[in-house]
Amino acid sequence: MPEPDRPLVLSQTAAGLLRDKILRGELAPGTPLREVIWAEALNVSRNTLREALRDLVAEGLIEHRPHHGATVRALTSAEISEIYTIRLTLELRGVTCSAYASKEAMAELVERVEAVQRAALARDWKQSGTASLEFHRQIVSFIGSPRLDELFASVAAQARLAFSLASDARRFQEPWVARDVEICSMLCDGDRAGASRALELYLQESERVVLEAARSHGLPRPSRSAAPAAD
Amino acid sequence: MPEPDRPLVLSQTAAGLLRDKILRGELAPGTPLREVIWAEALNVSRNTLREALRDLVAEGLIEHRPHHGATVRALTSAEISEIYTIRLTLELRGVTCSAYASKEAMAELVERVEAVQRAALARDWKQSGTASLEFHRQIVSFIGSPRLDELFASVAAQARLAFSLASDARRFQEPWVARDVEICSMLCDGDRAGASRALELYLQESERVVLEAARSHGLPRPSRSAAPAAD
DNA sequence: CAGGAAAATTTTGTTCAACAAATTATATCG
DNA sequence: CGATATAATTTGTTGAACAAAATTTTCCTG
Repeated sequence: MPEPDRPLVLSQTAAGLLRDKILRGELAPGTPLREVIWAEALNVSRNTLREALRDLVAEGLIEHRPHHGATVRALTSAEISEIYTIRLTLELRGVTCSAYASKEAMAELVERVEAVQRAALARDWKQSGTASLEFHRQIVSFIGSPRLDELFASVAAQARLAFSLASDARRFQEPWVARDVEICSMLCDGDRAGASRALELYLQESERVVLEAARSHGLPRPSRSAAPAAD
Repeated sequence: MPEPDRPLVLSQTAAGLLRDKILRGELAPGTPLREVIWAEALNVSRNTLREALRDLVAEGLIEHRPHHGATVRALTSAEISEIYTIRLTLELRGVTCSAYASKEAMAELVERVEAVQRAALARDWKQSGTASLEFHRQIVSFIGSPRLDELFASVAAQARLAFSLASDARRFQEPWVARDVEICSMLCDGDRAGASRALELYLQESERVVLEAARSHGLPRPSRSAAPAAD
């Protein structure tokens, strides 16, 4: 018997393709997404593409100004700061709620921090960054709210968007591994106050680094029409 | 000179009309929103209505299952509980951040709790409920994140949706007034630990009451086609 | 009469062509 | 050169159309 939830809808498929391209960094922030061009590129009608764009706007990956069209979202430094404000809110609460976390959930947490270590050992910094986000995601999941989980996922996606390419550099990822491990062990020991402090410092420094990278990389690249590469 | 941001877009106007009807309780949870019917009722094309529906889905006011269409969102008790989980997360963090709130922001807080008292004195329980939510909204705003403000607004809208009509009863609103006042004065005194405790109890009890109301009122009313009243 | 297959109907998903309105680019004139 | 009128793009919206999926009705059979 097939899964109960499978009715693929074209507009969501199209949204998925666009989402991938954006998160993969193929579409620089600020790039305009012209309706006719992308409808053609994704092989859907303009109406369907517009519905896909609306979904991506809701996810915060693209912006939309009436009569100006959609553009890949370019985060201002204020918005980058907000990302860390949100992360702090969610993760601190997650730490508090870890008091009532199940055995399995805590095991999963350890699992994920080990994945971070493995990736770091292999010098795979891209993977290390992804794994680290998964670790923090697990902390948030202790709250037990799917909607907050989703918010974290969205915020994490935008964070990646902020330093799209430059994030696979070693100095961008290496310093955090040990701190993830430390936070994890504190949580396992039930030292939630210590974990909270460590987490707050962690996020403060991370914000500083990302803001710096964003500033040097320059925020508003003009970026012209951006023809979608043929598949 | 007119405002710089005014380009009203029809799909958003339509979404606004629908949103009002839903929050006003004119459309019971579970009511299906048939595309042709409502396109006609709101005087827009079906395509435009679909874009409006997509916005309301993103806001969490309606659900949408592929090939089944949109329905006014009917919250399960699990989802109602989640609303309070989210409120707790946001409001507790707001209390913490109140340490760095500006003089004006604190004055605004007092302003709003006074509005709650005024409405209660006037026995306007509907207004009292609205004002109370505005008070708690102000607490969340101490965090300083527009996106979290928006999340709270969305969650509050859904909470209202949960006990649409029955909420203007006296016993539904009266007990909370004094507690809002207490929390406010604690915050003004800088007693954030006390405010946190009070807030947690407040939300726990509120959740209990709303869950009870939802259970008695019955969750999934069938509710047939629901012809939109002529304007 | 129950039960269920088959057909008819409804409703959603998607496309296409068209056009008005707003924006952006271009050319024209002082 | 700068302001302005004109043309070219691009978005917003519509209406009709049709395929696919879901719902309802019909009808047959045990």
